Amino acid sequence: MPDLAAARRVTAVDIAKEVGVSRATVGFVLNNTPGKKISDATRARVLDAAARLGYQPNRAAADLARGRSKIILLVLPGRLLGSSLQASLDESARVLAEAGYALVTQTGGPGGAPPLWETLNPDVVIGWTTFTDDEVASMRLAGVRRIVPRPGESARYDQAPGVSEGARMQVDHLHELGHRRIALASLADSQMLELQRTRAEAAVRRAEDLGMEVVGVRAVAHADGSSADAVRAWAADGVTAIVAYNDDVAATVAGAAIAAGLRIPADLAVIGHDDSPMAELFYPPLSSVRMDTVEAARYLAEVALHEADGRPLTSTWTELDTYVVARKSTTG
Amino acid sequence: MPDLAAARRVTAVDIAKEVGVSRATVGFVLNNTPGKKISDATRARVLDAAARLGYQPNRAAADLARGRSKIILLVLPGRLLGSSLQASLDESARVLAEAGYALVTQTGGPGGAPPLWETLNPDVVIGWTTFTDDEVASMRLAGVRRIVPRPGESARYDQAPGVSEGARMQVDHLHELGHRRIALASLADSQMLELQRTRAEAAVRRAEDLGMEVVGVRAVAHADGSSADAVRAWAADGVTAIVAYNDDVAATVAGAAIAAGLRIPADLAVIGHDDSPMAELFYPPLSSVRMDTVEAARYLAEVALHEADGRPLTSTWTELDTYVVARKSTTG
DNA sequence: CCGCGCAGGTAGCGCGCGCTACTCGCTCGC
DNA sequence: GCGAGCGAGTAGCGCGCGCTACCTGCGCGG
Repeated sequence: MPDLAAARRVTAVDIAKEVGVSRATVGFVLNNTPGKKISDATRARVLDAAARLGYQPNRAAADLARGRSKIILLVLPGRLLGSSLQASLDESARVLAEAGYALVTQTGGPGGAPPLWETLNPDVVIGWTTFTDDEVASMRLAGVRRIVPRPGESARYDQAPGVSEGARMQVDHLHELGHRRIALASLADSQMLELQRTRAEAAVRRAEDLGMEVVGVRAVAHADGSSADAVRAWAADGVTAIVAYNDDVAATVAGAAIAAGLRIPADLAVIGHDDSPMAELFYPPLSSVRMDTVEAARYLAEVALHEADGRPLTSTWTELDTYVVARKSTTG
Repeated sequence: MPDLAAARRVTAVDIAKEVGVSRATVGFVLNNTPGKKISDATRARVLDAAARLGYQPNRAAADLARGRSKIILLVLPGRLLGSSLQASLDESARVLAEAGYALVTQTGGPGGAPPLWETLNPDVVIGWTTFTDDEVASMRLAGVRRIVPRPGESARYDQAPGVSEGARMQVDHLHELGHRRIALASLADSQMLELQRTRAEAAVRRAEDLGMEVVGVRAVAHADGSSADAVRAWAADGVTAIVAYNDDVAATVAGAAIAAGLRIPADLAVIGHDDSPMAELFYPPLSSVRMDTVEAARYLAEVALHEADGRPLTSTWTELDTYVVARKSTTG
C-alpha cells in the first residue's frame, strides 16, 4: 500500500522541512516574490526539493489566499464563429498557461447550459461580443470583477474593423469580378443577430459606395425550403451574386442553386465568410473570407493578461488582418 | 462610491450576523448537512438572509476545506468528433450544474495548449478515449485522483458498440443498396488514428461477413491531390461505394468524384459518419451515421456524478443508439 | 425531584498558501 | 567605536468554509 504515503499531496511545508527553512522562504522562492532577497544557495535548494518531491501548489488554497483565481473564461457565441479561430485559440491558451492562467472557453448562448462563471469563479470573463445587462448582473452576483468588453463601454467589437471589414471585402471581391446586382443571405435561427446585422449593414454601405445594386437580405435555412425559394426569387430578380453571412449559409445557397439547375458561379456566384473547413470541402469549393485568427488569439491573450495581471496593452483590436480566399464558387 | 460597501463579497459570517446565529449554523443550513437538526424557523431565516444578501459561497474556500474541487474536465479529441455531441453536451452540463459541478470541456490533443488538468484542479477528468500513460502520469502529478476511463481498465470505449457500431451500419446501408465492392476512406493527418483503425476494422469485418469485397483503406486529404488520386484508383478498380471515416472525408471524396466527372451516387456512393451540419449542407447531401448523443451526454453526466459524488450508475455505455441518416449521396 | 437524552444549537480547528511585520547578524561610513 | 542600513530569513495572521467536538436547556420517565 504505497498509497498511504502517496495519498497526501506534497505541500510547501514538506519542502520547508526537507530543506530546513521556513515555509515563508519556500513561498518567496517559488513565487519569485519581488522585493524579497533570498540567497542563490537557498533558492536552489528549495527549487531542487520542490522538483524532487513533485510539488504542485494547491490551486484552491492559492486562490483563497490571493483572493482571486487564475481562470480566464472566454465566452464564444455558439459554433457559428469561424472554426479557424477555435484552432488558434490554442495559441492564446499556451501564452496564458505560461503566465499561470487557465483559459476555459464556453460556447453556446442562452437556453443552453448555465454559464460557467457561476461555478468556476473566473478572474476575468471575456466575451466575443458585448454582454447583455442580465449577463453582467449575473457575473457581478457571482463575484466576477473583470469583464471584457467592459459593460458600459459599448460594443467596441461590433464597430471594430475585424467585424465588418470581412463584409466589405466580400462585396469588393464580387465587384472586382464584375457583379453589379447582388443580394445578401443571412441565417434564420441565430443567436448572432447583432453581428449579422452589423455585417449586413457594412456590406450594403460598401455596395452602394461602389455603385452596386443590393436587392436585400434574406434569411435562409436548410431545413425548410427557404433556400430554394430564395434562389428562385434571386434568379427572377436578376441577381448574379450572393454575399452569405458565413460558410454554412453559402453552402446552403450554393446547394439550393445547384439543385435548381443553376451553374455556379456562371449563373450565381456565392461567397461565404470565416473560411471554415467546409468551404474548402464543398463542391464547388466556396470562396470565403479569412480572418487572421492567430493575430486575434494573440490579442485575446494580451487583453486577458492586461486585465488579470495589469500588463500593458501593446496592440489594438483594429490590427486584425482580413482577406478573401477566392475559390470556384466565385471565380469558376 | 457605493463600491466601498459592494466591494467585499457577502460571506457566511455576514449571514450569521444578520440572522443572529453562529456561522456553523449557517453552514449546516446551506449545505443541508445530513444528521444535523436545525429548526425550520431558523432554517427559513438563514435561507431568507442568504437570498436577500445575495450570498454566493466562495469556491476557493469551499474547495480548500472540502479537499477537492467541483470541476469536471471532459477531454474531447479535436473537433473531429461529431458536432451533434458538442450540442447535447449542454444537457450534461445542466445536470452537473444542478449538482453543483462545473463541466469544462477541452478539445485539442497533443501539441496544442497544455492540458487544463494542470491548472484547473479538476475533481474528475473524463476522456472520450483512453488516456496515454504520459497523460495519466501528468494528471497524477497534478493531483487528479479520479480518471475515467480508469487507467488499466483498457480501452472500454474503443470496444464499445457506440464506436464501431456506426462503421457496421455504414456497411449495412451500402449492402442493402446493392453495393458489393467498396473501399474505405480515412483521414490522413489525424490525432485519432486509434479510433479510425477501430472503425475501419469493424467495417472490414462486417463487409466480409456480408460477402462484400473491400478494396482497402485509403488516407485522403483535401489539400494535396490525394482525393483525386483515390477516386481515380477506385473507379479503375470497380468500386461502387465508399465508407468514409467521417463527414469531412466523405465531402472530400464526393467533391473529388464530382470534379472527376462521376455522378453521385450512380457512379460512386459515399456515406460519412457523425452527421455533422455539413452533411446536410453539402450538395448532394451526404448520407451519414448519427449517434444518439443525447443519450451519450446523459450517460456522461451520470458517470461524472458517480465518480465525484458516489452516486450509483444505472445504465451503461452500450446503450448508445446509432442509426443511418440516408441522403442523396447514397440513395440518389 | 433527579438525571438522562435529545433537539438545537455554538466554539473553533484545519485546509494550504500569500504576504506583512518582525528579527537577527553583519558590513560599512564617519 | 558605534549605530545605521541592509541582506536574509522567520513567525504567524488571514482568506472563507466544512465539520467535529462540545454545550445547553427542556421534556419526561422513574
